[in-house]
Amino acid sequence: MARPKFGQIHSGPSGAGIERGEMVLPRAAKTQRRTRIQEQKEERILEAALEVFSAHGFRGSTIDQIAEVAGMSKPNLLYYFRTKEAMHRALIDRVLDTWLDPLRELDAEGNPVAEIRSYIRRKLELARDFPRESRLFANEILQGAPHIEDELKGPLKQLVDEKAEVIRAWAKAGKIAKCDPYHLIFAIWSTTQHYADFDVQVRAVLGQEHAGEGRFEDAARFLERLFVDGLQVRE
Amino acid sequence: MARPKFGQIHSGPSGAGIERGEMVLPRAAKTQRRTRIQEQKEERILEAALEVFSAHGFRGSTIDQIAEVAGMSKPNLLYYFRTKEAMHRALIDRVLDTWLDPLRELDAEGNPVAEIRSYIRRKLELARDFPRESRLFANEILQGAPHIEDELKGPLKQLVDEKAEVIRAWAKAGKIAKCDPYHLIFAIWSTTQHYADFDVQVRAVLGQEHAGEGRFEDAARFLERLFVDGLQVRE
DNA sequence: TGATAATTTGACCGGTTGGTAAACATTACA
DNA sequence: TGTAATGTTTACCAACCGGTCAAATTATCA
Repeated sequence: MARPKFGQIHSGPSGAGIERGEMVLPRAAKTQRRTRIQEQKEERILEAALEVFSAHGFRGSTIDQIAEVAGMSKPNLLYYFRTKEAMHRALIDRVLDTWLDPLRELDAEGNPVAEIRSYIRRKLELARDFPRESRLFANEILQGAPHIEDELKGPLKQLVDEKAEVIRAWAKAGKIAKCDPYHLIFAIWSTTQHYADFDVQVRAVLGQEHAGEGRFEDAARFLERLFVDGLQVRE
Repeated sequence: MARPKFGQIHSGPSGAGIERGEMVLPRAAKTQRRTRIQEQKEERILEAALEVFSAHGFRGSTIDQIAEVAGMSKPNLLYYFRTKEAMHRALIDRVLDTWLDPLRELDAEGNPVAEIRSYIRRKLELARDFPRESRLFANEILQGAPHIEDELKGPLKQLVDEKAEVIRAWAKAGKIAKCDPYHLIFAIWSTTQHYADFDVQVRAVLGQEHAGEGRFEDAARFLERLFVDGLQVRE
């Protein structure tokens, strides 16, 4: 009994030596390393949480819903994540990185038009293959980003600043048309994510006949052409 | 006593002869026409509801919040709108029309490039001047449009189909580049609404120095150029 | 195997939320 | 002015929701 055990005793944010980073771990982890069962369960919970949060937003989701989707009892979820917010937080942290990967890959040394073209394609593939992740962010930002303000002003802004500089350099070198790089990035974000975030509207407008995945092909063709032609230098 | 009065008696959706259309009206409206006080109060409520719903989504909003913003008591709100959903519904119905106005104004007889250019500008002005309305829709659609599916598949699709045909005709006549008109419309929607719906992100990325309204000017310049150059016929 | 730690569950709790009941106040109008 | 219709408020309720507790069950390993 060198330490008091802190099994279920965590009623309050000041848990006597419990550090912020450990919060995600189950409370009774004396062994320090995560067992296989922990990883599996946390995985299942986060998968379920993604399903629910992305569809209803943070406040619109209940722990019971997540528990049902995960096939576990509510207290069992709360054994792995102490609060609803901890689940959401873990989800955002995990997703943010992969969500920004396409922008990271924008290569200053590559051919500018080809780089932008494949950036668009990668973003569109993300929207097609991971719409829930996209909607998770959209929900969050739409409601004022109450949980991720720091990430936006920190790492996100930093990355965008960096890549904006790359684009500005391309423009200055005459390789693409002069344009505001920030608004170019916004335009690529919005047009591509639109197909994930506003999927219901897109489907409704396109109608039954375009119910398949063909709309992503059409969108890719249209967007690549729009941005390439719109940015090409002429005269 | 020809009719039973139905003051507060509406516990249940089958209100003995109460028609769908009347639901929005206060329950005791025997006079059929709306008094000035009714109009004023409903106006105040909808204004408050817009403020709250657009910021937190439907499930994230509470009647108490709306009541506080409106400066009324909760039961008083429920005197004018029988349920939270009725408020939301009335709000959507009212906003949908004005939100689609810019697209309606797209004139088949006008100069194609000029028409598209001013469509973009009008949409951007809407995003700047009515961001709450934009976010209200965004919230709704993001969460699967549970309340407005019919409007999307009906009036909205109809309008878009009509205008898509106009754009297609322009392309066929060689006045603009050949492109998928539906995805063009999606692209204009998404890029412009982005500045309302993702305002927090835009501000975070642009940083303090662009805190003013100047970003809308920059966006207008960028988008007009992007679409005009991207759609111009060349060769 | 047996003891200890890790996991799971049913019952429960306090606060919130959508909505109601009924009394009270005000307005419109004959 | 009187009275019926309209508008407003206080008190309240049942369902829901995030989270806790204690007890039960299962995995781990000396």
